Amino acid sequence: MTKRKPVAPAAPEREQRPPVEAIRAAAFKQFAERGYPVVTVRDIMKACGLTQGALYNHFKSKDELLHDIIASTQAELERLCLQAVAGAGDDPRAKLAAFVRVYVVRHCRLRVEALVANREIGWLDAEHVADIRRSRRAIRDILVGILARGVERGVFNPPQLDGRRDLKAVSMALLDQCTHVSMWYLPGGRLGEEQMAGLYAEMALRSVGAKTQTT
Amino acid sequence: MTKRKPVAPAAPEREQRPPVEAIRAAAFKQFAERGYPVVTVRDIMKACGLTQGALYNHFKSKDELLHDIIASTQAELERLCLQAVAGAGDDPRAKLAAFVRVYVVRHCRLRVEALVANREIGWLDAEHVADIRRSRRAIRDILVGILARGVERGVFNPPQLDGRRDLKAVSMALLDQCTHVSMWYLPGGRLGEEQMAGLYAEMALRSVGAKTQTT
DNA sequence: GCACCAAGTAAACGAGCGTTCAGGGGCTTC
DNA sequence: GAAGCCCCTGAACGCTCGTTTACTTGGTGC
Repeated sequence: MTKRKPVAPAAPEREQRPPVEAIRAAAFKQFAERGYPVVTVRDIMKACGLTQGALYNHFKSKDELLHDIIASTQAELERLCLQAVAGAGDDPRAKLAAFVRVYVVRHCRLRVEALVANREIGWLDAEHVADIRRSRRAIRDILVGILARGVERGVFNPPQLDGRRDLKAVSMALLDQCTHVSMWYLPGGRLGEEQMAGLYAEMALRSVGAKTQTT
Repeated sequence: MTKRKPVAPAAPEREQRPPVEAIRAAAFKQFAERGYPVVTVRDIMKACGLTQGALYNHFKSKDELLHDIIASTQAELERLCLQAVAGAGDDPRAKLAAFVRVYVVRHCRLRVEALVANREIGWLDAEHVADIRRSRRAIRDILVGILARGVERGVFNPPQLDGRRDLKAVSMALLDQCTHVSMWYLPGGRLGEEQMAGLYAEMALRSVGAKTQTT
């Protein structure tokens, strides 16, 4: 993981990981462990066996590298959520469960990536950050949509206060809960990813007052 | 917590905020807005109308300043939680509701402080961070205790998987949910602090399968 | 009046940052 | 074998950081 091939790769038959991918991976790991502002360009490149200057053959700046990493993670998450919901039939309860399961499994499995995407977003400049926030809102709105449909059909009964419901607040609460699994979940513990997903799906269904069904 | 009044307070009639408090407040604000590593000592001191060097009359280092801030916030939170639970009678449902209400109200009202305490902890060095983590575990264990008592008495029925319960995981899920209100709640919105607290308490009770009662 | 001392200033320190750039190897293409 | 292109190196740039230092100030106790 330190020095790789300082001068010449000598082009062996088996493909080495291209440098741009090595940089992405090294940056991911270090941002996750220590945080964007304290990880230096020198750190990242040393981990790839390159020198600092080489970064700028692949990325315009350190900021662009971070955005590249976060944006790809976020886009993949959005894609997975949409896919899970679309493939879960018509019942809002099934849709909600599928959404939560996918979301939690993803945040257990790709803890590092999730952690970076959620913690380091603040270091991006304005235009880069807007891009990410749009995707987050989109994911929240998927959830709001599911809840709204469930309320319409009478299978959900989320808490109301003063006779008013706030599906956005409920959605944010559920998402916060699921997102931050990545902050403390450790693989190999008592509960596996799938069990965590099951636990969270059950809690979500209960929270929104889902009428029991033969799931 | 550092130097207070070593010889004489000089006691003028109208109290000015002592500089050490002004520094704390300015640091709080700026850490919250921009994050510990990018806020400079110069920034903090300029906000107090002082020069950089003056910081070191009150704190040993920038790191110690952060720890001072986080530790006092965290200690106050722990105290509030204990007090809320102790004053909520004997029913685990009432205890859980009281805990969540206090926790959520606190995280709505002191968003800035909560945000710093939760986001910037990673910049502390090892011994400082251990101190904070102990307090967090203590808070989690209050919650675990409430749930355990509730299960014993048959008033809670948290989700189980493969016949096993994991009260720690459930507690972490509830805490994550409540903690991160501070990341998006804005005062003056549709829901006030008390209403948020009510919403979250209701969701928590539902999540753990509380038997309905005449609250 | 005078020594004392906390608390402030202003300048300087060395280190480390992100970024740039001239130079130079090893490909591929003629 | 010459040309052109990637991609790298290694030194340097200008800047800012946290911290230290020497010095000044103003209130207090004897």
